[in-house]
Amino acid sequence: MTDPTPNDRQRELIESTEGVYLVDAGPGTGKTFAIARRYGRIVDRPDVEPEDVLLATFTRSAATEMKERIVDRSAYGLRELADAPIRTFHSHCHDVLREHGYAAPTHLGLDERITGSTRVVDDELIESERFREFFGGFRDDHPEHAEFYRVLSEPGELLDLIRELASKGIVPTTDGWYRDGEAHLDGDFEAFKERFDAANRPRNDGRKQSALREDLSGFGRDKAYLPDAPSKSELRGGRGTKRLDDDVAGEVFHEDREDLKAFVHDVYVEYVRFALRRNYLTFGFLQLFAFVLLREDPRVREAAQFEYVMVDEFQDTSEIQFKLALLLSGTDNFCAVGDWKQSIYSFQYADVRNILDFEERIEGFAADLNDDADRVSLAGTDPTRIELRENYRSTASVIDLSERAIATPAASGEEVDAPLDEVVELSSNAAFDNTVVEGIRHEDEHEAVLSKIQDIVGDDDYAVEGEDGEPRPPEHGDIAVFTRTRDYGRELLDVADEYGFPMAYDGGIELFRTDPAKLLLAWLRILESDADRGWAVVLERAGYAFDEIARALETESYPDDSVAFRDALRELESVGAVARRVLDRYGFTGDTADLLLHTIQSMYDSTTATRGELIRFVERGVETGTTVDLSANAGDDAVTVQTIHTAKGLEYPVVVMANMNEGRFPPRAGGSSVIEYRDPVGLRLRKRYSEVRDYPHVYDNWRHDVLRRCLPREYDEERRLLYVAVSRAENHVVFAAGEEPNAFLDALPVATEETDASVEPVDRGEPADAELPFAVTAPDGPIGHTPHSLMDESVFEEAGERMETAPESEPEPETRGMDFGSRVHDFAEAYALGDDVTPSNDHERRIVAFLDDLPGERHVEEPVTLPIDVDGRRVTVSGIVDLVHVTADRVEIIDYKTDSTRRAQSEYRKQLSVYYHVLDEWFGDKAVTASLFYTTDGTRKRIDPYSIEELRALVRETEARDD
DNA sequence: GTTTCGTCCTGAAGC
DNA sequence: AGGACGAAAC
Repeated sequence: MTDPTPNDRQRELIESTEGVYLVDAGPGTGKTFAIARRYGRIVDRPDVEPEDVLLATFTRSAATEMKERIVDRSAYGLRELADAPIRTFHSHCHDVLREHGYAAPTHLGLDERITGSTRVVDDELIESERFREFFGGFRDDHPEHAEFYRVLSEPGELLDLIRELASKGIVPTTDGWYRDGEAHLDGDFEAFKERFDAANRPRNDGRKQSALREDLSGFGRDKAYLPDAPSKSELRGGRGTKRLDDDVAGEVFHEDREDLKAFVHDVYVEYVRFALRRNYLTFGFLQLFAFVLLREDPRVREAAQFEYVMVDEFQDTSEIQFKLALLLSGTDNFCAVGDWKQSIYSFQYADVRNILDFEERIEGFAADLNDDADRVSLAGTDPTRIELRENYRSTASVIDLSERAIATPAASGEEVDAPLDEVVELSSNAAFDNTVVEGIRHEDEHEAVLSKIQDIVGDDDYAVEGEDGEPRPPEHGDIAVFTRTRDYGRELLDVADEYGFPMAYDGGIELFRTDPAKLLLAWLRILESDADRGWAVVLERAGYAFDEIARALETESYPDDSVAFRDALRELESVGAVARRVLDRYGFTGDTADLLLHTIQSMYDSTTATRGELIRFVERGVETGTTVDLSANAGDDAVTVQTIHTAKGLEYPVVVMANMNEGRFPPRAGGSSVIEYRDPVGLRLRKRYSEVRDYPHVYDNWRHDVLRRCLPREYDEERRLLYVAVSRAENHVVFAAGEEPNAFLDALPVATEETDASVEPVDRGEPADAELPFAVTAPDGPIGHTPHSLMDESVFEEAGERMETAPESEPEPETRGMDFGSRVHDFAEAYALGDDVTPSNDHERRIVAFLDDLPGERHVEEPVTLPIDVDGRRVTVSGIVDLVHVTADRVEIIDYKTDSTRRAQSEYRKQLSVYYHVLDEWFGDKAVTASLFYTTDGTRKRIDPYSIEELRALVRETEARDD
């Protein structure tokens, strides 16, 4: 694809080896080629060796590819480059620590050491488990932070926060914060004030209220604030007011956060200590210690610095990685190559500002690093920008489409401004431009996609570039389907499988959570011990209803043919053979089944695992959602399905961008944790714990509700994701949507048409035997069939509890811990329902006292009206209902919110509330969703639109329809 | 035209 | 839970 003779811009990059460069390398511009040539040019000099040049990448595969390309372009062979520092940031940090890191923790005041036996935990789920364990102990040792434990819903939130702080170089020491870390936690009022003012400017020449005031129109709705909060009208002023008071900025920003900082500090530093004592480091800590070490120890820094530093995919760097790269530069020969438009890894803490504000940041960071010593020699250098402008991949039409994509509003009314003048226009080098860009829409989206692909294959209107540069009709292998989510890809694959359609998934899949894996595990358990957890799954798969399964398990009487199958399996020698037979039985063919077989077999072959060990191996895979790489076989003529993230860096003649549906591109959540760090407001707490009249409460933090609305919340990353997807295409782009196309698709210059969804079944010679292995009897009971797979641990256990008697409420310690909300809820609900529950601790006695104290009836006698939604088998009751009990023949409203809470926000503060969490409880096959909200305020008013009688009728109707 | 109210909707990607 | 959007109220 790439011409071996560099174009002018590439040559500029290749030849400019001295000084600071920022290279804007858009898609298809031959970036890897140019970097490889540049590297070759540097190391081919007699006085420079590969160990003098750091080339940092983000993935191991990128590093490997880079090495291979360099071998093609330099005098060095692969063997000579084996140990060359062409590697990921993480592995380089690991190297630095291995060599010099022994005493790195002392710079934070820690006595622990990093030793040769310190391991890197590279599995995030294992890290979560360890953190959970750590936090349990921490909580016991630090009762002084109780107010924070009570508002956290789970420890994972804290781990996320720690990771985020680490990615920004905010590090605790034993007695405070490293360097200027605390200033970051406090935030920057001036910077915040600017954002506040921008958001608070009235629009339309003062005729229209500010965006901030409008955003706050729902202030306090469905929330409870502490009494110091202003009322909605105090905050916003009366009707006709155009903006908030200027004082509000200071009021919301300045808040006593000493306790919060102390809490986060203690958790953070103790967790670092815990990891070191357990002799492990996480990805985040690897970078953190390398950063501190390089900054503090001049001797190490000198030894570790390079003459030349190049960073690939610079748009994916985090703040600490930028700083690490600077610390590793012994000279000012620094080259960052990237494309801001392809920054789609913010969840890995990539900070797109590293590349957008490169000049400011490099200056600022270098000055920071040099605050009290000469550490990096990049300060004061003026970076040169190089823009690669020739695209060797796509037609002009595709390039044009991608540039429109990066400027397309993701929601109606969204204004795209940010850095669009930074888009470097690319020119196309394609041999011809016959590009088709179209949108298809059909409610059976999966079928529509497959059907469209069948039309495209072999059609000259969709010609692609052949080996000889001449147009030829497309084949399956020329086409890729991109999705945002793995789930969608799996669904599409399943549908493709039904039709025998040649389609292959590329990327990580949660192998052990697929149906084939679950069924295999079930049969292994049956073989091992006739386990209920095995039979339950097998019977459910066979179509038995929940209550029938319960009966079968109880009496241990199973369908004859299943018993026969089990006995046949028992005869088999190897686990591989068992797996094969099980997969055959259910007609599982194709890649997923193959991968499972392969994974099982290689595990069983390479070790001397027993069947029991294999079971635990698979169980662990289910629990942790272990992903296994499934790669599309390049030899097959099949359509590739992958997520946009895995597609980054690849190219295809025809790209189908699937799942362009409403709601698929939500704006980045404005922080969903209770404790969060945001620029420029620092560390913040969203909910706080307090007691009112001795009753436990969790309150929302009103300041936070205002603050967060001043911070940017844009669809930028989603737009970039779309850009990445479109720019993979060489010739044609097809967008596909189901019922309702999303705003992106609406706004793009793409004609979207209703298409048909008739897929031609493909006969591939091996018809899948999809018939059930034995007769299924319809369940006669109206309830009892759960749509969840019983494989789900929690569902299974819950089912067990339902089948037998309810578990005794076990005594628990006083209000403490993460599950506060749900425990309140569970107990309160049971008590309110009149179940025979006895309070077993102070906490529960409080709840009882509280409920007994409620004025009025707990069971509502008068007709109540409420909004409900009956959608298929699911009955959702929401809104004002707090607690309902739905059974097959009746619905009881136990308690409900008052209308006044919506209108009179100030009432909230007078109400005593045990308030929290969503109730999502299964009653037979009906899910009832409601939030729990008790009030001591006696006012209860009616709300439309359905009466309880109508609700009952609807429930009966749904049941009749289901039967 | 601007503001407020009411209802609907959905929940992520992978080093 | 909280954003988006359309309808109703000002």
